[in-house]
Amino acid sequence: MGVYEELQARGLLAQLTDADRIRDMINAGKATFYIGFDPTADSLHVGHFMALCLMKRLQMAGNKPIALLGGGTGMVGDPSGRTDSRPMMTPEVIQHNCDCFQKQMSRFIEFGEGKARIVNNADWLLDLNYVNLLREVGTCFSVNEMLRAECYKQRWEKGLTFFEFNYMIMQAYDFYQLYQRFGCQMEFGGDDQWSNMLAGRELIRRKLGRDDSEAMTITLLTNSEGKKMGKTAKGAVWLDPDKTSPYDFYQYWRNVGDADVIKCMKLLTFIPLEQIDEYAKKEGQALNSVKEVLAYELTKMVHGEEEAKHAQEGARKLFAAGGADTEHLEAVKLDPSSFRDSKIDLIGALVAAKLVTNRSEGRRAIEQGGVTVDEEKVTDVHAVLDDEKLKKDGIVLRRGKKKFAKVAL
RNA sequence: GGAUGGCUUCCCGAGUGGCCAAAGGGGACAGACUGUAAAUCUGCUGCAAAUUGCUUCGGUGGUUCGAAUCCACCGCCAUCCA
Repeated sequence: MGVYEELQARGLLAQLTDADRIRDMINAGKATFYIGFDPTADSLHVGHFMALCLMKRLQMAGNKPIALLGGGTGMVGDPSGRTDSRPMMTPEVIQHNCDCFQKQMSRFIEFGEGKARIVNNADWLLDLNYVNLLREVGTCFSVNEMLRAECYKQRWEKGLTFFEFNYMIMQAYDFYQLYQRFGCQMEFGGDDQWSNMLAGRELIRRKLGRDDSEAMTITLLTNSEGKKMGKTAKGAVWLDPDKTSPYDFYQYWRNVGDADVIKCMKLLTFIPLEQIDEYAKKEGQALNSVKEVLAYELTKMVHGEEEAKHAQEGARKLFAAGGADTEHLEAVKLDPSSFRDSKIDLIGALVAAKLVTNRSEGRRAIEQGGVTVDEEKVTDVHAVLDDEKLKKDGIVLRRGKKKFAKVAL
């Protein structure tokens, strides 16, 4: 089975310009391809992770990856599939984000001589001359055609500025540049990039008269309800341990819906397909063990084996053994002087332990029976914690089922 | 440049002088049921020293005993005309 067939069997492939040609090239390990990453934040997220895995899979098959950092395109921001415009970022922030991306990517992909290459489109986009660009590539794009592109549909209602409208041209220009500089014939990316990728292919055809560039997109990670995965109410699931802790990262995957476990495993992990087929036979409660495997594998890939073990052990203790590992829980030191009359009241302690964001929320949690103090449910909002106990062993506060904290003096 | 419509709480969206911390829905959070899942049901969702007080409806100023609501100016967005 070639890498192409593997990708196909995992359900990664979405749209391809010329499936036969792409298959032959990547299976033979002869392709030089690129994937672009716009530095929209100071950490990669799960969507990027899928793209990195694609890179890795193809690299293992002998192909040459180019990771393109969008130092130039990030100055504009891709409007594809969005309903609102992105906030504009300062050049400093973009540079910082690029640095963060590069660092994180290096954990997955080997860069260097004869290996993968990393480039930044700021190198050729920022110095472009407006009028020259218009003459050089502006003539190759039909506005009519661009407007028909699927990726702008969602912006139709809210409006689109000329500024953002140009994004497609910049990305097309990237492909054109990489084609010439590195003989890069293929652009891969998320399925939302399809229009942009086709534009690049078109530019190469028109400017260079070459018909041998290809584009391929991979499926966006969606759950069984069609919603994008990798997002929580608090935002994206980040790969940076400081933004999403390894434990939270683990928990995210441990808690995926039943219908999504196998899909995630196929799309995100390197677990062999035969093995996944075995897991797929499980149903109902037995799926929990499969979810553990998924969560462990992903945490291991992103944060390393140590962290994955920690996360798994912590989670098992918390849920399976019926109680948190409160022994080793690090206590939050309370400062009595920041409390009224130096009395440590429960609400204040909840806030200090960051189990709630403000006192109102703490009050609500208590009223609704969601708070326990050393495993005893407390419903009195005026409850005060025992000083002696705080000084001695500390007190374990629990909010809801999954959130714990220990407080002490 | 002209005309019209709009900007409300995390999001969508109702509210056209007091009964408004602001309907309804979504999301989030908590409880019940469970498998750390899903579905369902219940509660809850501005802040606080909490039968009360304080701050909020794009911004600034004004009218009024009283303004999300009326007026003026400014900003932003959309649609149509040029």
